[in-house]
Amino acid sequence: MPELPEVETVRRVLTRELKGRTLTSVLIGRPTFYRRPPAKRLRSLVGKPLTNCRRRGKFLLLDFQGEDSPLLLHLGMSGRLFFAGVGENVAKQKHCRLELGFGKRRLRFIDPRRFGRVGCELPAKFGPEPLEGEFTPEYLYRNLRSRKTQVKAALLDQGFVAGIGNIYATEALYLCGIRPQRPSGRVSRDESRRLHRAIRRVLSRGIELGGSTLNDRAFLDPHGKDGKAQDEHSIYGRRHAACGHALAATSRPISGRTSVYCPRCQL
DNA sequence: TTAAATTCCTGTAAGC
DNA sequence: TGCTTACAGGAATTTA
Repeated sequence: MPELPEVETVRRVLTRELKGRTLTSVLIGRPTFYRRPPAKRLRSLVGKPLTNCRRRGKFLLLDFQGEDSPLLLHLGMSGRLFFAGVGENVAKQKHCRLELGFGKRRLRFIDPRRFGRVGCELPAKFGPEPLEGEFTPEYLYRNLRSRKTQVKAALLDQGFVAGIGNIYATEALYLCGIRPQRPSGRVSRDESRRLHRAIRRVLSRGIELGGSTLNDRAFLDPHGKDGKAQDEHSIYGRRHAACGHALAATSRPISGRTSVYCPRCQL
């Protein structure tokens, strides 16, 4: 599932391969996205150079010359961007929703589960980047205090902090010894500091390792390369946590996600 | 106003 | 072997 480290991995490849290149063609696949991509806007970008590729949370922002606002892409949960080989037929590509041509380079958006989006806008309430200065231990502490929800639900709320999904929330909570179902108001100042450090650690390590490629291989970079972050997961997708104890699952999902923890090490 | 539940979707895996 | 069912999850929308 693409979360911040996976999207950042994609962003880096796109920047390297496409920055400065001119968009030469747009093909919208069929069946299309659950939410229709803005065909008119996409076509209006043809002929314009891609000046920058940025990331905000789990969103990719493509800047084109002379455009006031970037084109936004969100990979949803099964979305992938990758480069098609020369001469590969787009019609034969399963689940291809969009193809952006940059001369001979063709970037395809493949999305079997159709949760991805193109040309959307950032949500009105959108939290700070967890790896940047605005996201401080104090910000984390104060906002956890003021909420009446479970700590993991807070971390998954993109309006609170941007870019964290189930994998990295699960990992960060394990590393700092907090149960996902703990009421967020009962996280102490000291624990907030530890949680803050754990979040930054799992996300930056995730980026260094090129993201997490799970068994379903839902995430691969645009060259089709696996990420390696899953090899260092302490708890997510494992039968036993790194501490050796058997995992427990919360009785109910949290924010719709299955939630596991170590009942011995997480309080 | 905030939080929880529901909805959108389909490939995969488990169970009979 | 072949069918059915449950499950995975990001975020918008709806309900409480």
